[in-house]
Amino acid sequence: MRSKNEPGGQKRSFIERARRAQIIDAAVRTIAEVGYPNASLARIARTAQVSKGVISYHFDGKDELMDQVVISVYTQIGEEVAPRVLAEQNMERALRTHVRGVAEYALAHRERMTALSQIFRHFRDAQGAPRFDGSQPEAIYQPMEELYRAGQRSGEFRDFDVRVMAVSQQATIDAMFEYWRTHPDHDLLAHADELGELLVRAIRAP
Amino acid sequence: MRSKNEPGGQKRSFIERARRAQIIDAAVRTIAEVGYPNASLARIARTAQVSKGVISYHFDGKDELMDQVVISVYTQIGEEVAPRVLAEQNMERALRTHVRGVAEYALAHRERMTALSQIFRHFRDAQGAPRFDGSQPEAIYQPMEELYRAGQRSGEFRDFDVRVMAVSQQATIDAMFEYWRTHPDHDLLAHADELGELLVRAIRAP
DNA sequence: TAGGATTCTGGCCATGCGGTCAAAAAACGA
DNA sequence: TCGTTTTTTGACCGCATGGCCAGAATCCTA
Repeated sequence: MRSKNEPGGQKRSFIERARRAQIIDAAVRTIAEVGYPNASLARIARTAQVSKGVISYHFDGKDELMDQVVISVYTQIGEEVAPRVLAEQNMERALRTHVRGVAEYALAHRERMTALSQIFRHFRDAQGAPRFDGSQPEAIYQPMEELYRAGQRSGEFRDFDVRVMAVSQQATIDAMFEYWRTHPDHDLLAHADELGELLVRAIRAP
Repeated sequence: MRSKNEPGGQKRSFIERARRAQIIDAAVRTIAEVGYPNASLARIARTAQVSKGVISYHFDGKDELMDQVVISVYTQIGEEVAPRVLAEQNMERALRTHVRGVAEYALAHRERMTALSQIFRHFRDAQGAPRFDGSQPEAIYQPMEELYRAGQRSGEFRDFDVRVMAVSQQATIDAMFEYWRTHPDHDLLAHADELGELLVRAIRAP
């Protein structure tokens, strides 16, 4: 049982890394299919075609598995979208590209985005505080706030409260995916472009 | 056991209406305190200082209880906020007043707003579809879309997609309360005013 | 190939859930 | 007052959950 994520990180065996990846993938597909509240360990294990104990063996518990799912998907989104955002010449285009980029990612990896969205919405600690939402504000809002501030410095954006804007933007993007999930025929890219327009107008100078 | 909400609505006895109100209130307080996922019938019953069977006796089940909580809070919000919104002379002010109004309601009835917000976020049917979110779009988005269209007709608002805007506005308001719930020292009214500014700028002409 | 380390299985545990029920209690009406 | 109806209780049901573990299977290396 080497799966403790302790600082003294032992390297994982090949088979262990493969199993973890397989289980994470099964978790993604299960959550996307039946929703977070119905995605029990037993159901995830069945999707992965392994015994339930395997999950407990490779992960510290359901919480760590969910953490890994989020990290996995979030990292992939960052790798696909961040370069495009950074390549833009001005902050307004960067903002639009960000929204457009995550929507395109969602179209290409529907299950992964659905799972991420579900975990964000439902995964709470025992006290009911969200595990990934605003509770560690820095982690999730800081990149966006950096972008806003850059735009404010350059004069492209007016002087607005970056925290309120970051919370709002995150919420509108989440809502876009939730709406898309419950209305699969909804035109996601059109929604994304329209949302980009809304967001830009909300904050651009003057 | 007269609590069936059948069309042939028998009138409820005084004591039954009182008990239902008491239980709804206990549900509100329990959800606000421990979050929707931890608000079991047993816990709500303990809060109400009645036996668990009483809830089953007066309500068809947990779902009906949640429905009643939503109806109760939602109705009250409507009564307090709608008149103020309708009294405004133009659509831009109406929009700001709406956001400001619900924030003021939340400050005055923190537990009720928290409970409503929690139910919106977590209450799903067995298929994972939200019970109050966008699934019955008309119910929740239509009033807002009406307001948008009125503003578009009057020329105050530009030509934007009212559905995208309605989904986004609802999401930003929910996020405001969720952020406030996890950051109790957050200045809710300032957030509301700032959000009003964002929303107005997003859609006003040209 | 032998033997230790790693991985997997399948059943088991305690817990909590929503819901039900017979019987007790309370309220009501004649 | 007494019989009926309404309401409440507390135990109980079946089920699902996350987690645990002894033993079996497999893998790896000496």
